[in-house]
Amino acid sequence: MELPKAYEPKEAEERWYSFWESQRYFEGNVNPRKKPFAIVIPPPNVTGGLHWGHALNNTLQDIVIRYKRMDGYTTCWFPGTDHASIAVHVLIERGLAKRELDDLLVQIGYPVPSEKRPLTRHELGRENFLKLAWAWRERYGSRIKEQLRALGASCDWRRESFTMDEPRSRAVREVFIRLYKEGFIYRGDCLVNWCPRCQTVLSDLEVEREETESQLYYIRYSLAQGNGSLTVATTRPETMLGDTAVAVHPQDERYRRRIGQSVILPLMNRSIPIIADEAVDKEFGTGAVKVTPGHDPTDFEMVRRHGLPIISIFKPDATTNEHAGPYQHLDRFVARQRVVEDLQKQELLERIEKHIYALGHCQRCHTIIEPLISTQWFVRMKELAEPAIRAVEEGQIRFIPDRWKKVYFDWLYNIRDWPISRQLWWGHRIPAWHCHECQKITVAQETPAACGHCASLKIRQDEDVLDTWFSSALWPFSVMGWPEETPELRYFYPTQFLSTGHDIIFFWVARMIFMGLHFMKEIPFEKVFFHPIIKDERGQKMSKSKGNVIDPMEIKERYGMDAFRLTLAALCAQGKEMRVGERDIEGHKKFLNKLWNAARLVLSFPLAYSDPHPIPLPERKRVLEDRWILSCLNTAITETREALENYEFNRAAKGLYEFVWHDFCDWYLEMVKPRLYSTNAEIKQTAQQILHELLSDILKLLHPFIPFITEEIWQRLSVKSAESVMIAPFPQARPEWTDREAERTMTQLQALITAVRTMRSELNVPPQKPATVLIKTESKEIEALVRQYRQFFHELAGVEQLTVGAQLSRPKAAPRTVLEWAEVFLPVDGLVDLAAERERLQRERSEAHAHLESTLKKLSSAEFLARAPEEIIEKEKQKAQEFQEKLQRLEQNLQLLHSQ
RNA sequence: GGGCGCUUAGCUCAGCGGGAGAGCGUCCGCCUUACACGCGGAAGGCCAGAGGUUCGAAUCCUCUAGCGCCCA
Repeated sequence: MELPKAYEPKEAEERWYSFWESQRYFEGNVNPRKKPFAIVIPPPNVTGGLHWGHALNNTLQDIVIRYKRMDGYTTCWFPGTDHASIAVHVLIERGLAKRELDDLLVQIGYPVPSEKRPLTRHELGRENFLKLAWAWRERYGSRIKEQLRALGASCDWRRESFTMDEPRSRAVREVFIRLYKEGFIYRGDCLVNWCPRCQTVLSDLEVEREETESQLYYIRYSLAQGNGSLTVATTRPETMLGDTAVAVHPQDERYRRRIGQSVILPLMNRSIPIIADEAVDKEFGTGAVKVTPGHDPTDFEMVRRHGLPIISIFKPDATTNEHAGPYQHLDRFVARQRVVEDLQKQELLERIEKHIYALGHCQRCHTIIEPLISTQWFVRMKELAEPAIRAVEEGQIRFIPDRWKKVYFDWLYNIRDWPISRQLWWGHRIPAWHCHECQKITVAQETPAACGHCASLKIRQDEDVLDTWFSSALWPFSVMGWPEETPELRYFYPTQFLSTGHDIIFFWVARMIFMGLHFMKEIPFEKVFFHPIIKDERGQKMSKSKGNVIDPMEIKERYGMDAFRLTLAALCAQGKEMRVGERDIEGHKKFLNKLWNAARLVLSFPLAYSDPHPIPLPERKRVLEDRWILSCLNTAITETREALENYEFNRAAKGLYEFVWHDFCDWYLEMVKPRLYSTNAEIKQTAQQILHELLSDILKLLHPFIPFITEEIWQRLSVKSAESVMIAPFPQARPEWTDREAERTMTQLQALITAVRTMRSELNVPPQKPATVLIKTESKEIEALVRQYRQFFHELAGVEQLTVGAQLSRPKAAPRTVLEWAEVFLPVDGLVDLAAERERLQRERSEAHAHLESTLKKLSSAEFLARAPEEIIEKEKQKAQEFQEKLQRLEQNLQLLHSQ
C-alpha cells in the first residue's frame, strides 16, 4: 500500500491509540506460564496537567513496558492519580474565596449566597467541602489521564486507581490500624513545622528552604544579680517574649562563670536561667543565645534536656497570644517591629548585622513556616527504616544511577519520626476515635459504635487527615487490591521497574520501600530509575512564574507526540538534569519524516507474495551491501536491547537514529536502488525481500520510542508478521548475520567513495558532470574491490571513467586524496590550486607523522611491550604500519607536487 | 557547615583507561526519479587548571577555581 507524501501525526495518533485499546493490547492478565513485568505509575496529582517532567517520566515507562511486552513478558502498567491533599485543599479554598466554584456548589445542592462575598470552608462545613472537592475531581480530575493517553502511554486502564477511592482507602485504614496496634504510630506534642496560611502541620520534606538575607539582632539581657549583662544574637527578636533560658557552650571560657546565674528577660521582666549546652555554637553571634523552646527546634530539644518550661507565644495563625504580654494580638512581623522599637528605646539593642540564613517556606503556598508546639500523629521510623536500608545495601533493590543510594542512606540513617496528621479536610480521615469518658483512643476500619475501652458512646472521630504520601507509600500493593490476597498481588508483586524523579526519593521511594517490606514482607520493586530533571534550553527550571512552560499538548499539535517522545528519550542521559528546547524536537521530527519517506520508497515496491514467513533468502544471493546492512542491523538490535536493559535511553534512541538514517537511508537505500529498478526479476525480488525484512525490524525496534508512526507504517506493509507492531516480537540478533568481512569491505568502499565526493565538492565539480577517477593501490584486494563495485562509484559519486591498479602513474597536477591503502586522483580540466593542494597534504603529513611517532614510541618502550595486553600491542603494530604507508604515499605525492 | 554533581567543537550534550564524537548552528555545492522536514562536502577542540597513579589519562586519584543541586 502506498503512503501519502507526508505523515499526519494528529489523526494517526488518535486512530492507533483507540485501535490498541480496542484490541486490549494494554491489558496485563495474570498468566502463570509467562513471566510478569509490572510497573506502577508515579501517580500524578489530580489537580495538575501533564508537564514535561511527566511527559519524560511516562515516555520512559512506556518505552520500557512496550519493549518488555514485545519481548514476551506479561506486562502490566498500573495507572492512577493521587489525591494531593493539601494542593486540592488550597485550590478549593481559593476557589471559594474567589467565588469561582459556584456552579459546582449548585451542583452539590449548596445554597449559594447571591452576594459576591468570599466563602470559606468553615462556612460550608466539612461535609459540603468534601462534596465540593469530589465534584471538582469528577469534573477536572480526568484531564491528566487524557493527556497520558495522548502521550501513548500503554497503561492497563481497567486497573486505574485513585489514592482516595474505596479500595485504596481501605488499604490506608488497614495500614494505619496495624501500625497503631504494633506501636509504630503514636500521638504526641511536638514542635512541628506549621503553615499559618494552610493551618496545618507539614513534614520537614514539605518545607522548602530558601537562603534569605535578614538581620541578626544583638540584644542585651541584664543579669538578675549585680550590674553585668549578657548579649545574645537572634534572627527572630520577637520570639524573645517566649524565652525560658539563655544558653552558652559549656566549654566557652567567656561565659563559664555565668552558668547557673539568671538574667532578666527584657520587656517581660521575667527571670530566666543561664544554662550550658553542647548544642550552642560558640562562633555564632556572641556565643550566648536566647532559648525559645516554643518556636525553635534546637531550643526545643535543649529545653527537653534541661527540663525547663516551654512557652508558645503564637496562635495557629501566627499572631501573638496571651503569653506575649503587652504584645498580644499582633502579627508575627508587626510584633517583631514593636519589640525591636521598644528594645531600641530602652537601649537594649546593641547592634544589627546583616545575616543570611535558610528560611523555611510552605511548599504549597510559600508562606513562611512557623515552628509551633502542637499535638500530632507520628510514625516511629527507626525500626521501619532498618530493613529499607538493608534492601538497598544488599542489592535487592537497585538504584540507577547508583549514586542516589547515598542520598537515600543519609536520609534513612538520620531518620526522624514522620508527622502524618494534617489539619485538612480533603484526605483520609484518621480512623481513630477519642472517648470523652476515658480519654482513650479506639482505632477501627469502620466507625465504631462505642469506645473500645470503656464502651462509652461519647466518642468522636479525630479531625485530622493523613499526609498524602502515607497513601502513596502503599501504592505498589494497594493498586493490586491489598489487603485482599488477590491473584494480581501474587503474580505482579514485586514490580520490576519504577521510574521517578530524584526529588521524591524521600517523599515516596523510601516510604514505599519500608511500607512494602513491612506489609508485604517483600521489596516493592527491583529497580528504580531516577530520571533527570527537565530544564529549558537556557538551563532554567520550567515554571509558570518564569513563563517558560510549554504545554506538552501544544508540542503534540506542532510536532506530534512521537517527535516529542523520541526527543525526550534521545536526550535522557543518566545525569541530574537535561535541557530540552523546541529545536531538539524539530530535529527529531525530521527523523520521523526521514523514516516515513524511507518507508514510502520501500512500500512502493510491494512484495509479490503474501506469506509473512517466506523461505529465508539463500545466503549466496546476498550481495555485499545486504551482508553489510544485516550485520549492522544485528549490531543495532544488540545495542538497543543492551541500552534498554540498562536504562540508557539516549544510547538506545541515538543508536537507532544513527542506524536508520545513516546506514540504512544514506548508504543502503542508495546502493539498493539499481537492483530495485532492475529488469531481472530475481535480482529485484531479492532486494525487495531484504528491504521489507529490514523495514519490518526497524519498525519493531523503533516502536517503543515512537509507537504511532511505526504502527501507521506497519499497517501498510504488504506483508506483516503480526496484526500490530505493538505485539510483534522484539527483534533478536541472528548470529549468522554478523559479517565482519562485509563490514570491513564496506568501510573501504565508503572511504573511497567519500574521497571522490570530497574532491568533487572542493573543486566545485557539479554532480551532473561526469568525472574521471584514478585509484592507485598495491593491494590486490582493493583493486578487486574497486573493479567489482565500480557501479557504486558511478551511482554514488558520479564517476564515469574509473581506472584502478598498482602500476598507474600518478597524475602530476590532479587533486588527490591519500588513504592508508590507496591514492585517489581526480584529474580535472583547467587550473588546479597546487599551493592549496600542497598545503593540505602537508597538514595531513604532519598529522600522520604525529600519529606514527606516538605509536612508534609506545612500540619501542620495553615497559609497554611487557605490560600492555597482547591485543593492544597488535593493534599498535597495525596502526604503525598504516601510518607508515600513509606517510609514504603522502611523501611521494608531495614530491610530485613540488616538482611542478 | 556536610554531601553530591557539572566544567569536552560557537550552543546543547554523549563518551568515562588504549587512534577526540553527535545534534543544532556556521560555511560551500546541489530541486540527483523516498525525503529541500532533503542530498553531498567542509571548517571548528592544549577534553576548566595544577599535581599524581599507570607502559598509556578527556577517562582513575588528590588539590584549586567557577557553576549548580540536596541536606542541616
